[in-house]
Amino acid sequence: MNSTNNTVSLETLTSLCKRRGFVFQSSEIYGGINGFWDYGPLGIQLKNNIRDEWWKAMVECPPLGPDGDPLQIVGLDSSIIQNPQTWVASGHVGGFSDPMVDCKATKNRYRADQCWVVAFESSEAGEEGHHLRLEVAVEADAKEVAIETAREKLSKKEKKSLGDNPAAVAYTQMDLPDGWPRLSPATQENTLTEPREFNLMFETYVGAIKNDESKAYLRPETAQGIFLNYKNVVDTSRVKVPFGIAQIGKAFRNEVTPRNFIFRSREFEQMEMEWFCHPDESQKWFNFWKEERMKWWESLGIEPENLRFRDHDADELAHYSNACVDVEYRYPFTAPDFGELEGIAHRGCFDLTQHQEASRQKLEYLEAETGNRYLPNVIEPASGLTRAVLVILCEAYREEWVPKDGVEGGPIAAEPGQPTPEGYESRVVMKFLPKLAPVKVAVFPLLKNRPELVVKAREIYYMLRPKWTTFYDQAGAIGRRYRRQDEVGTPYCVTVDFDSLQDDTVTIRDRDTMEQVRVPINELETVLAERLG
RNA sequence: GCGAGCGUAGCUCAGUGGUAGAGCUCCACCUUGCCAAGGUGGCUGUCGUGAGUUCGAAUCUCAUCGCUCGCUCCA
Repeated sequence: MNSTNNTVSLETLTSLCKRRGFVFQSSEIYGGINGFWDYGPLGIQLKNNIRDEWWKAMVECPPLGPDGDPLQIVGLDSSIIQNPQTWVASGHVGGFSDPMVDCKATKNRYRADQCWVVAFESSEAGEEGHHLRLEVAVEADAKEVAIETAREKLSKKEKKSLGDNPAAVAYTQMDLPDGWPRLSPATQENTLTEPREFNLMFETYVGAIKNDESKAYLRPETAQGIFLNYKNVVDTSRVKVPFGIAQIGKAFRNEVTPRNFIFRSREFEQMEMEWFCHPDESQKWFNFWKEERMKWWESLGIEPENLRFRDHDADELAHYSNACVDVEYRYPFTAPDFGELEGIAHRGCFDLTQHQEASRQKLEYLEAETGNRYLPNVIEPASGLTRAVLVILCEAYREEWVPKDGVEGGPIAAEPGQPTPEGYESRVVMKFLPKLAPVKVAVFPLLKNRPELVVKAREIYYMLRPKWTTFYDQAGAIGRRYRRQDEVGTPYCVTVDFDSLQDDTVTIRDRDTMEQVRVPINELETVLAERLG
């Protein structure tokens, strides 16, 4: 059963990726750098193939809408560094990042804006002076609760210093005096850290002068570049609501903890489409894109049972979002649970409203037929291209048992943890769909020490090369060459043998079944075209 | 950032104070009439990095960097 493949460990996968040139750790010769990855010769090929599939499905040949007409989606490539006001308007500067407070003793972590601080004076022996007591509460009346708790825990003298109307201030909003002990709610001791900003955005400076005026950010998402160009696109490309703008590009987040190979990295690539529609139709389009996106993932050959939707609860919605559903995949490191792959968000008119206000530019859409003006609502399917690469790698990886001479049948899925049975040997095969495979065809002479075979094989290689990514190999035994191609997921191998010299035929060997068919060389391109889709 | 574990060849790993190893991979030649691991030969390591202890450190100590897992966050 295909779906059992998710038992592949990330360790195994990482090692294969390095060995065969899919993914390397960035700056490896200098000891690496956490959260950054390089895509090797095969990795970039795979990534480009996924990228091209998305672009085709979104921009070049978008799906048919509910009325049967093709949707209107145009492409964009906006800059990575934008006017920094962009990120103030979008909410990324300011409220977006949550400062956190750690208790060094208990390892508890609190959101600083949920910590309420009560100041008091202490005159206990050995701890003369001012103290800050922190209470953690999330309810609406947290302030009052914090004050009450402080009253209960303090000594008489300390209570007195609180006064009749003590103030409780959120940890983030307070100008914290130096040297005042911060009492942890858990330990009653000075074990809390300062609130620490987990700023998601990378900062840089534009121009020669490095100061606050010149500070800019590497974009944490590609979406804002689309909103900034919304008016340009409407004015120049004759699109009418509903329509979409799609973009693929790098984004940067200074993640607290990059994890799980390329799953969460600090530099990654996004594929985002902003769908602009009338507010009254937004829910319909939200549902439409939800279904469409799932279909697209399945079209990449991902097992449906490894995919699922997960609706966001109201309390986990981002500040800009009215509704959000994730497409989730059963990653090896989450299995049997699932992890995020794509988010489809109903952003309402939040972004256009924000940018309209901040830029004082009119961003309303004028409906030609009715004369109505309105800010469109936005449905945003946003997925990670580099995360898609990981999913495709996980999904493609298989270990199989292959019958040796004299044993009937084809390859079968290996039982995890079991030794290879008598009469079989094991192989690793990457079962990419042909359209995603980094190399489509490999060409071999059966033997390399027969010049006639080599010459003919080279001819075939030259013939196929302009059409598909083709790999020529003559090193070692033929079986070894097949296995090498299995491990990088090449769907077909073409071999020139002694019959080829007589009748101008070659064999095509299928990666998945390992079966061979013999075809005339002059039909080779046609047959491969059929099989490669 | 905090806590725990780990870092030896391209990969997987052995080596607990005394001259750095194995298997696989890779390269060359031979062999090979279709599914890796037949023959011969060969390359690869400042044992993550730096400092310390020691006559002597892959091994002990400290620091640092990186990786993995948990807290946290997200495409």
